[in-house]
Amino acid sequence: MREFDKKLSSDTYLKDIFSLCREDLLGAYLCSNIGGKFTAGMITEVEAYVGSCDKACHAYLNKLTKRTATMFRCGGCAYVYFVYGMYNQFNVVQGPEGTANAVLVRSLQPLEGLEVMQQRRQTDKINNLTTGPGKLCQALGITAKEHNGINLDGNTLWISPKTDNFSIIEKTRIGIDYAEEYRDKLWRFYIKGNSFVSKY
DNA sequence: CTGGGGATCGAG
DNA sequence: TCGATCCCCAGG
Repeated sequence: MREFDKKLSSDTYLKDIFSLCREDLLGAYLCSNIGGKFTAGMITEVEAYVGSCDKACHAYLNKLTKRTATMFRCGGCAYVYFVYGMYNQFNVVQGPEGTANAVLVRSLQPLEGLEVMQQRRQTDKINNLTTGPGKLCQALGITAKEHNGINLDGNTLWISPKTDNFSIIEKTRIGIDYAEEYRDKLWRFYIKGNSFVSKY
């Protein structure tokens, strides 16, 4: 079993959001210790959301609401929210306190705790466990109610640095057709050639 | 492709 | 208060 004890340092989350996506989050290992079960997967796909200008971001124009408040916190905590009546979405908060940026984790390659993931997801298909933002939250046991705002340097939910080398593809983000000119930004990053990506 | 499902937030 | 909308998923 690979070591997942090492965590990204807290200042990593203060790097600019695109460097954070490309250099630190892609290929890193998202780990959870929830409900007494350890699960982990390699991050294969992320999207950047920028509160100050980005029409696809909940916190567009730095709009502070009850929901977006988490994004304004200091980088290094989790922004988890509930959507579509049944799914959760896990984001990594980036930047200093007062800015509202987040990186949505869209897909993982499952590595540890496969049986737990299969049980939580009610499927035995490995490539259907964590290939989507709603799916990976379910597989890792992440919920908005319990995990929104928790710090990623704790022992519940954390990110362990990458160990592999790979090429990165940059594409438009998914599901944001309403975002006008920000629809065309290449703010979605995924690992080239990895089959555990939500959508090519 | 279709439509379920519940929180959100701004309009009224 | 109400209801259009939403960074999705399972099923057919």
